[in-house]
Amino acid sequence: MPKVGMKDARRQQLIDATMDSIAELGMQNTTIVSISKRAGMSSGIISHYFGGKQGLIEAALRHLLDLLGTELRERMARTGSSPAQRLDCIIEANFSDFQRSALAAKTWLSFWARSMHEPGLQRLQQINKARLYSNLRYSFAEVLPASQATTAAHQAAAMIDGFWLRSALSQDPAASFEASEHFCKDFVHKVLAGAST
Amino acid sequence: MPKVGMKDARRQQLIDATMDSIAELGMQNTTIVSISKRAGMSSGIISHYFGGKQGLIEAALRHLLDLLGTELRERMARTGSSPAQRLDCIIEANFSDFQRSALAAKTWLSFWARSMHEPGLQRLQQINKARLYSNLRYSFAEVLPASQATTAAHQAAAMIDGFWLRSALSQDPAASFEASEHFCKDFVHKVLAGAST
DNA sequence: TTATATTGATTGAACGTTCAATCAATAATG
DNA sequence: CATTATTGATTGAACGTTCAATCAATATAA
Repeated sequence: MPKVGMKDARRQQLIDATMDSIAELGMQNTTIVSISKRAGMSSGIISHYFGGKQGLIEAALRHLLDLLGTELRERMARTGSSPAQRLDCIIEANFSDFQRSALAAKTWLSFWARSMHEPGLQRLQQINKARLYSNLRYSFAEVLPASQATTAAHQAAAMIDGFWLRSALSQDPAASFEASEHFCKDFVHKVLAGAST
Repeated sequence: MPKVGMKDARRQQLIDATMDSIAELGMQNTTIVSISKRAGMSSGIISHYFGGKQGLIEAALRHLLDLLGTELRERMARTGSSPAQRLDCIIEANFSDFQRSALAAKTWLSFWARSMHEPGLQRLQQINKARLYSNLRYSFAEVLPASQATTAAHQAAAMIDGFWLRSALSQDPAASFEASEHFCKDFVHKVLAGAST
């Protein structure tokens, strides 16, 4: 029999190559050839492992969401339990080195746009959107009354997404992400400070 | 001679048809046939008036930016001159009926994603991004010290874009836009209230 | 007014290109 | 040897662009 355990390795290589291609060429110009070439494999392999280009695209998004979720979980385990610490942690996870890489940023934005017209991707985005809000809401609610926590969580979630979008499109993404993280924390801290007055 | 004055009318019809098609099918599935069919014209007319599909896409984005700019200017002329009034006005313009329509929202997001890999579109987006920040910054600076005004303007701009993005992808865009406008104003008002303490 | 000439807006078929998917052939493994 | 993994040439559909032909609207002439 052929080498065993290749399946997962090949799938991961193809997913990485997909993000490389999207980051470099854009979703528009990413083809099964541009992906398979980057992965050092042939075009036919994509249908073999993912059933087709569409399946690979969805798997790549799922992988990005997994990374984001894992990043958050690991950081949360390492941080303190105060609302301020946990909120900082959520922000940091959303602006972590990986997330702020041009590769992830461009891939992410491409998925966002495409998810408008593809139910499979849309469902994944909705889950992620809800997760960010829910995490923020939980920590705010430990300090603020319910309605204020809801407002703050919505505002913080939108601010994170907005900064993220603006940074991804920025001329200097690295510097922009850096500043964004600071601005988001500033907002959260002011909201928490206002709670005790 | 052929009917005169058709040029501008036809161009506008094609731009409208382009946004219809992008809203319905997505940028991905928008073709010169899907556009020209919606405009009730033949496929060749696009090259005749815009030099090609790419030219039409850019013209459509320029049109969206014009509408947003005009909307803002007209509202500004009608509103008071206090910073609070002007900031509210900026928010309202960004969440106006036209902007919040599914058609504009989906078209806008498609342009955002595409602009990452097309310099022509990217330039237009940068100008628009800078305009929103600059308008916000100007009004905040009338009440806040420079560095605080800068922070508030960045935060407000990101919040507007973020809410806009989340609403466009929402299951119920109309309700989401409505709430977003409220949340943005709430943020701005709290920032201004904090200035007098 | 009537008839003819002129204009350029508009059409749609043809063309070359690109792409995702397929599959017969081959390589590699146990 | 038997089995599976992998290749890459091939296919057919879909796309944007082009352009000769058509047509309606106007200008001009008689």
